[in-house]
Amino acid sequence: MSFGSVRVRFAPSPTGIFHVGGARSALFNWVVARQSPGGRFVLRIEDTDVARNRPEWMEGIVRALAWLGISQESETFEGPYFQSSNAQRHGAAARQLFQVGRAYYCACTREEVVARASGPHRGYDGRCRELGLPRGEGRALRFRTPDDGVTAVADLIRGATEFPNAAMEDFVIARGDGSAVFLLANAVDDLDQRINLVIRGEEHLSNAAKQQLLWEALGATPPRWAHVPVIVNEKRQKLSKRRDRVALEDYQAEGYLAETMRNYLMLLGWAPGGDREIVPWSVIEAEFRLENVNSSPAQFDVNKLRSFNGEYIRTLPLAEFVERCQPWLTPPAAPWPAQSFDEKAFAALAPLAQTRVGVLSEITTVVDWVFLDPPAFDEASWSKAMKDHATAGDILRATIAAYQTSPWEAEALKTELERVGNGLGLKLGKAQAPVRVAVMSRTVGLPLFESLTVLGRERTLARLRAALDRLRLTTPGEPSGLASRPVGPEGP
RNA sequence: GGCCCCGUCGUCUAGCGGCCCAGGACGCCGCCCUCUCAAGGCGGUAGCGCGGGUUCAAAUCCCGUCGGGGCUACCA
Repeated sequence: MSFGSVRVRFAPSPTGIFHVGGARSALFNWVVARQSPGGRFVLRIEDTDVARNRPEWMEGIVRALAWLGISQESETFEGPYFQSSNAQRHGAAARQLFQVGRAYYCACTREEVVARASGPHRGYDGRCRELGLPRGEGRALRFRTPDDGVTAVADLIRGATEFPNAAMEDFVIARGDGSAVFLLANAVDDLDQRINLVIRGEEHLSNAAKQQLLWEALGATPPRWAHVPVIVNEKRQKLSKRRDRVALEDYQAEGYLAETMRNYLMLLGWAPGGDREIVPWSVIEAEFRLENVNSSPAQFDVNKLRSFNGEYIRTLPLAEFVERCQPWLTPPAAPWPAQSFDEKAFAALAPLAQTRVGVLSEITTVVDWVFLDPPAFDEASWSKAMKDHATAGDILRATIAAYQTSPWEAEALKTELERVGNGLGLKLGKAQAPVRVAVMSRTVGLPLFESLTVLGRERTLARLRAALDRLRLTTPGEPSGLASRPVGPEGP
């Protein structure tokens, strides 16, 4: 940075959710602030819209930032400030612009403006521009944009962009009640908070021209700008709260790691050198450059995010993996009662589970069979593994017999089942299926024999017997004769 | 409609005039490993929107075109 310490700001409006696009902007701002000696990341809550203003929403913003590693405890962090508390300054700026003739009062109603705005040119037509109207009830204050010339916005990411002043309508800077609108309030706050670099979404690019005019009219030197390309969905539209999954909180709740999120988000529009993607935050802080940020929109790809997350999960030391899984191991996230959770059993299973979850929330279905008695019933798995009733029954019967006396150790259990399979002319891959489903309820899951050692002999045998019973009940023509009544998921 | 931005594999990107008949990653496909599924290993698939220039040489520069997106509120 060529002059002094950089002061950037993150200025979200509280909406109840923390948008991933906002998260990326915050991260970009944060990195840039961290890179500058004495740099500051200013958090300003834009709470002037009374309709969207709830204390808990503001807390949500701070919490989400902290989760991403943007902590209030850091000396780089400044704030939060509240736009609403700076209302007097906004009003003063508006009056100043009026007094120096850069703004005028407009008596047109919104309906009138819209009615006249048809045709080749939209926006306000400037009707009240030369009327010299005094301040009055319900009169909006409009900024008098220059009639000619261009306003050049020097953007760190996309270079200079020139906006013809003639194409800029006289925009409203204060409402009929005297309160400032976003364009003015935002600029005044930035000016007051000595922001010298504005990093925000590309959707604000055209606002930058207007705000730059405002800064100049206020006698100040505009900040430098960096408009980050928008994040789009699979249809290449800007990610929206309404139609897309944008809440950072949702990703967090599903078990995406904060490390994953911030790494992935930084990669949307930027890449560290050397064909690297998954890199420690320290590398990002060292190498990130706004100048290298792509200027084209980036699509948010959950597939890739998930892949990254799996990689981050696998990198976790085992103890930390166990620790991080905790939120999903008790109700309400877990389908089993709190008291049936067994810490030791989970610890034994964790190393096997670690390579098998893409998001932490998946841990529940990976281990639920240990904590649920009887285990969940999965219709698709059952019909697939038990399709050949006779063979499945033979396998189960023989396995029960073998496991009653077999040493309860993975290798031995495997050898026994192999023997059972051999007796029936089946490879282990086939022979294990009915046993797996009987005990772990699904055709896919953790390695079977290690799992059995955790479950224990008695519970394993009980489940094998239960499966055998169910098999009889569902087999047409079997002596039990109950075949006409299918056994539902909650079966015996 | 006006103003503005953008355009390399399906996706995220590397590339900033010769190192590129374009590299990495996700996805997808195949093989290996294997008690299922993962993980891991190996291999493959696929791209410079189009048309003109400039240049000895263009994915890289210029123009046009087409396509996508953003803004165009007394919301922020």
